[in-house]
Amino acid sequence: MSQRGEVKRPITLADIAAQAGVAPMTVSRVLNQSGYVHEETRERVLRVARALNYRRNGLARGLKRQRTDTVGLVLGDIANPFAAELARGVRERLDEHGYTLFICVSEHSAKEDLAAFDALADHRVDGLIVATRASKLGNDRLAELVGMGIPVVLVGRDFRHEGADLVAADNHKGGYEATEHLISLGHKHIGFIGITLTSGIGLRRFQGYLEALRDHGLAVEESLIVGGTGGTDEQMPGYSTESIGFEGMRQLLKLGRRPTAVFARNDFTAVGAVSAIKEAGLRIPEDIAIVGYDDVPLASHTSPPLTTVRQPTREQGRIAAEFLLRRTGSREPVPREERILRCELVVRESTVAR
Amino acid sequence: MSQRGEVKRPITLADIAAQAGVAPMTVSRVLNQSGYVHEETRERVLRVARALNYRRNGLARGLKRQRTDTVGLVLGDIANPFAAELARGVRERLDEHGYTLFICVSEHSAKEDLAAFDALADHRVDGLIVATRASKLGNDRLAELVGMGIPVVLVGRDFRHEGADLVAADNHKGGYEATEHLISLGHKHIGFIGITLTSGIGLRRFQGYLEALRDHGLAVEESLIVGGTGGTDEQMPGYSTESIGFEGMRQLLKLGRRPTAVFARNDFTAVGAVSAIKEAGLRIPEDIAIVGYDDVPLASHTSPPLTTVRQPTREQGRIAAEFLLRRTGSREPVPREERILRCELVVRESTVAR
DNA sequence: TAAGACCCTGATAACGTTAACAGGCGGCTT
DNA sequence: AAGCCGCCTGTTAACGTTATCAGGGTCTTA
Repeated sequence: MSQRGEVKRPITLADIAAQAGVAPMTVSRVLNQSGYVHEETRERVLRVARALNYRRNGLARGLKRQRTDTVGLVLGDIANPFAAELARGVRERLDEHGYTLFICVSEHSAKEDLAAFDALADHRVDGLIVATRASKLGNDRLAELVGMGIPVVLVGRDFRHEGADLVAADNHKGGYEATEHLISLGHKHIGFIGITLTSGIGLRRFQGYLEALRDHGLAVEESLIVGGTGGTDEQMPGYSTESIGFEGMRQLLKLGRRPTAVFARNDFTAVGAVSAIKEAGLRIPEDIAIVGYDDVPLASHTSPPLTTVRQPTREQGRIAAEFLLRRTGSREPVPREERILRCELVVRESTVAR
Repeated sequence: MSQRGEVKRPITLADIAAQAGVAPMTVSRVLNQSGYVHEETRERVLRVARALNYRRNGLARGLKRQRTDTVGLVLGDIANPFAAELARGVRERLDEHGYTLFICVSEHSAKEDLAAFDALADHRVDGLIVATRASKLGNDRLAELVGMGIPVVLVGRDFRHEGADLVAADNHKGGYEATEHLISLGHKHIGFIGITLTSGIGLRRFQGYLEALRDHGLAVEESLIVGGTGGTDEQMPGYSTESIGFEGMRQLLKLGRRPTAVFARNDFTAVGAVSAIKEAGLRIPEDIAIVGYDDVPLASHTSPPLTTVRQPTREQGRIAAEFLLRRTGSREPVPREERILRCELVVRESTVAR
C-alpha cells in the first residue's frame, strides 16, 4: 500500500553517464579532473552530477586504485590534551596532501588495539599512526602489518620495529630534569606518584627520576614511590588521573617522614596531588613542592601554577605525518627513521615561591 | 641488481583458494562462517589463510555487501572530556553489534565538518553520528546525506532535521538551575562568562541564565556578561577554555560593582575564572561564588571543588548509538526520535562554604 | 523407490570505479 | 601527401569480494 518506497539505489557513474549521454569513463574523467574532456561535455556532466546528488563510492574507487587517500590514527585515549594535540599535528600535515584521517580509540586495551589495527588495515588505509601503549599482542600484530607493506609510524611507543618509524619525546630526560630541578632546590626526599610498570612512557619518566636521584647521591626510598600499578597485557590501566594523584599523595602524607617534594607522572596526577596537599592543610611549595608533566593548558591555571615538563606534542604529530608521507609517497622500501624530541622544564610556582 | 623486490601483491581469497585446492567461494564461506563447509576443508583453508597471513579486503567486501559495519563519528574537538565520554558511550553500544567506529575531527571549522561528512559518506559508513557545532554549511550537507538514505544521528546539535534523530542534554534547564542555585543563595549580581553566539550549547546555557534572572525579578546587567564572542560560519571559535575564563573574570573584577557570583559556561572556563579570582586575592565562595558546567573529572579536584552541572554524557553516546542501530537495522524508513536528557546540579564548595 | 532434507562445493555475475588501450578528428609540419 | 601531435571519447578488463543459483552426494522417511 504505502509501500511506494522503491529502494533508493545510490547514484553511480553509470547513471550520470546515461543521463548525460556519455560513457562512464568520461564522467570519471570529469569528476577526477584527469585527462582531456571537452569543456561543454564537462559542464553537462557536472550539471547532471549535481542534479542527481552524486556521491562517489570510495570503496569501489579504493579497490580499483589500490589506495584510499586515508590514514588511520590509533589512540589509547581521546580525553587527554596529548591526544588532541597529536591529532592536530598529524592532520595539519596530512591535509596538505589530501589525506583524510580516521581515528580509532582503544581505551588502553590491548584487545581493542588489535581491533583498531585490523579495522583500519581491512579498510585499506594508506598508512597507520599508532600512539597507544605498547603491548605484546599489539606489537606482534603491528609487525605483521609492517610485513604486509603497510606504512606504520609509532608515536611515543615503547616498541621498535625495523620497518616502522618512531617519533617520541625524551621522557627519560624529562623525568631526569624535573627531578634534578627539585634536587637543585635542596630537596632530599622526593616522592614519585603514578608509577606504572605497563606504560612505557610513565616508566621512562620514572627511570629519569631514579637516575637523577642516583646521579646526585640521593637514596631511593621505596616508600616514596606510589601510584596505580598493575594491569595485565589484556586490560591496561587508563591514563593516570586526578584520583591516582589524590590517593597517592594521601598515602605519602601518612608516612612518618613525608617527602618535601613530589614528581607526578603527569599534570592530572599532579593536580590530584595538589588537592590532597591542600586538604591536609599544607602549603605549596613551602611544605611540599610539586612537579607535573605535559604542561596541559590547565597547568598554568592551577593554584599555584604548576611546574611541569613540556613536550612538543603537536610537533610529534607533524613529524609522524611526515614520516608516513615519506612511505606512502614511494614504492621503494624506505629506510627507517627515528626522532626523539627534547622536553623542556617549565618552572612555575608549585616549586618556587614567587 | 638489488631490484629483487617484486612488488608484494596482497594475498587474496583466490590465492588461498588455489593453494588449498578449493574455489574462492569456499574460502569466503570459511572465513565468514557462512554456509556449510566440511570440517576438513575448513581446517585446510584456515591453515593456508594463516600461513599466507591473509587480510581481507574491506573495500571489496563492502562494495559487494553494500555495507561496511562501520560508523562515523564527527567531533568538533577531541581534547575535552565531553568528546571522550561521548565516544565511549557510542563505542560501548556499537561494539556489541560488531560495528567499528571511525572518528573524524573538524576542529570546530564548518569547512572541516563538510570534509569529514564527505570522507565518511564516501567511504560508505553505515551511519553517521555528528556532534559538532551546527553551521549553515554543515546542516545543508547533512540534509543531503539524510536525503540519500544515510542514517544520521545528531548529538547536542542545535539543528533539527526530520530524517535525523537527535540526542541532547537540556542545557537550557541546566543553565537555569545553576543560576537559580546562585539566586537561592542570595546573590543578586550574577555574572556570566563564556558567552558565544555561534555555539548552540553555550547559547542555551546562557538563555537558561537569562530566564532564571528574569523569573526571579533580577535585572540583566550587560556589563556582567563577558567572554569570547565572534567567529564566522567558516571559522568557528574553539571550545571555551581556561584563558577565556581567566580573561573574562579579570574583566569582571575591574567593574565598579563586581558580581558576587559567576556562572561559567563550562568547567574549564570556571577554572580560569577561579585562577583570576585568586590572583586578585579574593576568596571563593565568600567574595565570589562560582558555578561551572559539565562536571569534568577535574572539577572535584580544584580548590575549592567546583559546583557544576553534570550532564549524562556517556548516556548520550549510548542513546545516539542505539538510535543509529535502529536505522541501520531496518530497511523501512524509521520514524524520527528525539531525546533530551536532564542535567543535574552538583553543589560543591565553590558556592557553599563547608 | 521416490521424495525430501541436509550437507558440501563450485560457477557465474555482479558491486562501482578507473587504468590501459584504441580510435577518430583536426591541424600543423616537413 | 604523409606523418605526427594534441584533443576528445569510448571499450574493455580488471580490483577482491560475496549473493545466488546449480548440482551432486548421502541419509531419512513415507
